[in-house]
Amino acid sequence: MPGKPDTKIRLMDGALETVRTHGIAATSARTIAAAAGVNQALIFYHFGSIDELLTAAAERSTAERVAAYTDRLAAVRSLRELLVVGRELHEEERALGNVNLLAQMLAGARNNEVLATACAAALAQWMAPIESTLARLLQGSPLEEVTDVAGLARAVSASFIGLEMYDGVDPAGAASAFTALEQLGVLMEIVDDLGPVARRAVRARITRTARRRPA
Amino acid sequence: MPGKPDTKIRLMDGALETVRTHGIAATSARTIAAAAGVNQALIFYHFGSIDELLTAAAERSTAERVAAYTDRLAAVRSLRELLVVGRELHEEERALGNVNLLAQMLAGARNNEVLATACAAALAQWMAPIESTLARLLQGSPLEEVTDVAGLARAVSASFIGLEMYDGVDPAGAASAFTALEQLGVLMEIVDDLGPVARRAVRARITRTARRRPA
DNA sequence: GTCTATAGCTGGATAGAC
DNA sequence: GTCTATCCAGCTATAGAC
Repeated sequence: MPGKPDTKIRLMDGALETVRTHGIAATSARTIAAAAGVNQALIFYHFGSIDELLTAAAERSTAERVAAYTDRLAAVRSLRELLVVGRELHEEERALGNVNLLAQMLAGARNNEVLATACAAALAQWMAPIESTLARLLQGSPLEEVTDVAGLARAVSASFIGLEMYDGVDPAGAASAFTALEQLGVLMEIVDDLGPVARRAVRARITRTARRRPA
Repeated sequence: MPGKPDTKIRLMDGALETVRTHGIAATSARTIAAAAGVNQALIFYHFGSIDELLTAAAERSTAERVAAYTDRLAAVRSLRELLVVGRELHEEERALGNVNLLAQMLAGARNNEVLATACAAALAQWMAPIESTLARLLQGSPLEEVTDVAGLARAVSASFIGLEMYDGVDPAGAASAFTALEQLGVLMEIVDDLGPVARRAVRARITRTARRRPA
């Protein structure tokens, strides 16, 4: 019977939709219930609190979205391909409103322990496949010298989140920023392709940097 | 008489302090008035609404902070120096809570036209001196080929904002992400130093990229 | 499981005394 | 300019009928 989906699922979908369209500050039991088309009291009956509803919804939605990319990431064979898949991933999630959703959740998480735990779990789910893909591709590249894969995966994700917030107040500026980030990706490709020349330059620079700022 | 500062100023300071420590979702006339140590009704007497108070406070605070860096940026003579000053700028503003403040304001701005305008103005104030510094330093570098200075300045700012949000739920992950971003800065230095070799590689890559994705 | 009704608070904003 | 008092909307959460 697909005509009347499970109330818990309607509430989880409604909760995420509310955060997406109204923002975390305007997300309340009443606005969620309206979006879900159910009675407000059912939130507390099924989930105990709004934060626990958001936690369950984020966990469920993230698992689904991450699963949609795991195979695609596993099939990637070069840094160039990864940049393409990464661009697609970003564009699809952005279009679905999921980047804004995460940004709003993170903003709320700053003063809410429950939301903070939920966000940390969601981000960890995203990081695992991205990180292992990056690690696989960078083996043997001169970039290995300057790249911590865990850090790079998180830096790219954080940048996308920041760009999304920038986009909310200055779409043109955000577009130019996105282009600039893509150019940094091209820069990585170039150094990757340069091979031994770049490897030597990188190594020399690291030594110099280490001397200037020990530890 | 420094013992009793102007009420409008107390309100502006209190408003920003409230957003910093309680988040945009918990920023209300009552919480702001408590932080400022003044009567709640005075917010509406002096500013008309909370959004207008936040707008005035952001404009005032941003002007002050940007002015503190304009001279330092003007004195920068190399990309390496810029990275150092950029690191200092980021660290100081982060320590003051201003990066989180901006992130919270941006989160609220998504569903609030007045806040969106205030944030756009604040970001524009920051971009002007950073952009002109970057433009000055990149003249003659091979990076000129892949770099739009306006976009790069916005990309770095957006990344810092995203990192701040990431930091709220996973400080260790955010630290590694920050290191990765710094390594991208080192990568830029390296290409900058490589000179003609890199310039040729960059140009070749741009031609190839343009062929694959025209326009 | 789902509903109505409501208790008890906090929110923005204003009126009017001083 | 600053205060108290207040209106009313919206909030979380629960009690209790169905």
